[in-house]
Amino acid sequence: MSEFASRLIAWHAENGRHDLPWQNTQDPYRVWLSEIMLQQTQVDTVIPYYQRFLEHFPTVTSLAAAPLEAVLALWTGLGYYARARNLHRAAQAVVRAHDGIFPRSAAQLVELPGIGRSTAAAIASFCFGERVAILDGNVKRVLCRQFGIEGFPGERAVELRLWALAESLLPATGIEIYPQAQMDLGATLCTRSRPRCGECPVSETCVARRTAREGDLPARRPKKAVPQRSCGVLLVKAGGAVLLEQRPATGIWGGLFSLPEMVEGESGAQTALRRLGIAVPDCRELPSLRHSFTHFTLTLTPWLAELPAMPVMAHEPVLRWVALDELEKVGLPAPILKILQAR
DNA sequence: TATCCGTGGAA
DNA sequence: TTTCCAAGGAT
Repeated sequence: MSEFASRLIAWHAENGRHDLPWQNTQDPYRVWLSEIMLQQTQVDTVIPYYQRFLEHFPTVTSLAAAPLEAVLALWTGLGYYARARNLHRAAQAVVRAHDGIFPRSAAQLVELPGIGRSTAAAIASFCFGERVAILDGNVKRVLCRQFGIEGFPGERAVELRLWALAESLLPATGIEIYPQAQMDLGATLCTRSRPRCGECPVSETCVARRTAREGDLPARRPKKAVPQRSCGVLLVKAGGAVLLEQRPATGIWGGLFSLPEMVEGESGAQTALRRLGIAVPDCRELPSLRHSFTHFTLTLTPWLAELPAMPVMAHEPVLRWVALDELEKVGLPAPILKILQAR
């Protein structure tokens, strides 16, 4: 076994995290759900979502039987909604193709939608003891520092090298613990800023530590300009309900309900109302809000139209009146929910 | 293969 | 306020 792996496993016994909600179980459903929610998402953010999701869908069978809408509703605010759509599809695949029993190998798990190489390895090693390597953000950071790997880990060549390195370090025994030990080291000691090298079990062999480059490894993502976009949205209210429009199944906020979009301005609002088949009342502009995505910044300007009564509308599958006290039943983008909760 | 896909925490 | 990016995967 590599000295690196054995030191991490020994360190983990006393210093690892042992009480996260998805730990102390080998139920592949729970481990899978946690791994999906934790993709690109911080632990503290995931915890309440994970617990609420399990209360609604305690088993893969119950998840598979649920409407996608209910799944997206529980994902509101968590982001990367393709994860929820893939989660739902994968649950149905497990029920249909595997009789509701999760496949036990990483090779089979990776065939399920939303499960990539690292997530498959995490489930297979945690739940079934398969000797396969994970490579998440924590592991990348730890390996880049420990072995002095240059280059941005998002680059293909660097990532391939990291996968090979991660596999070469796998222990012969303790595979159920080793992935967790790596992640715990990255999350609690070998952090992005101000790593606590004084407490690290592998600091003596760490290239970054020896060369005082803890702050330079792993290499930063190359900078890119963030485009600015702006968009007007209609806030049509009648009684205690608001008119929502379901977004296309793919793309940003795919499958979520949002406020109908419009070109900005007073006349744009009235054009949009006519498109929706609503007699045009007075509209008034509300304060804009800015929302930051990873790859662009969006300025949303809501326009409020209050109707005396809910109009009877032509059959429009993507339009829906939703009571303001029932918003939790549909999936909503975070900034849209913010607008709706403000009034 | 580079880009797309959310949100909020931390510094 | 701005910058960076976190238990990544799909296309």
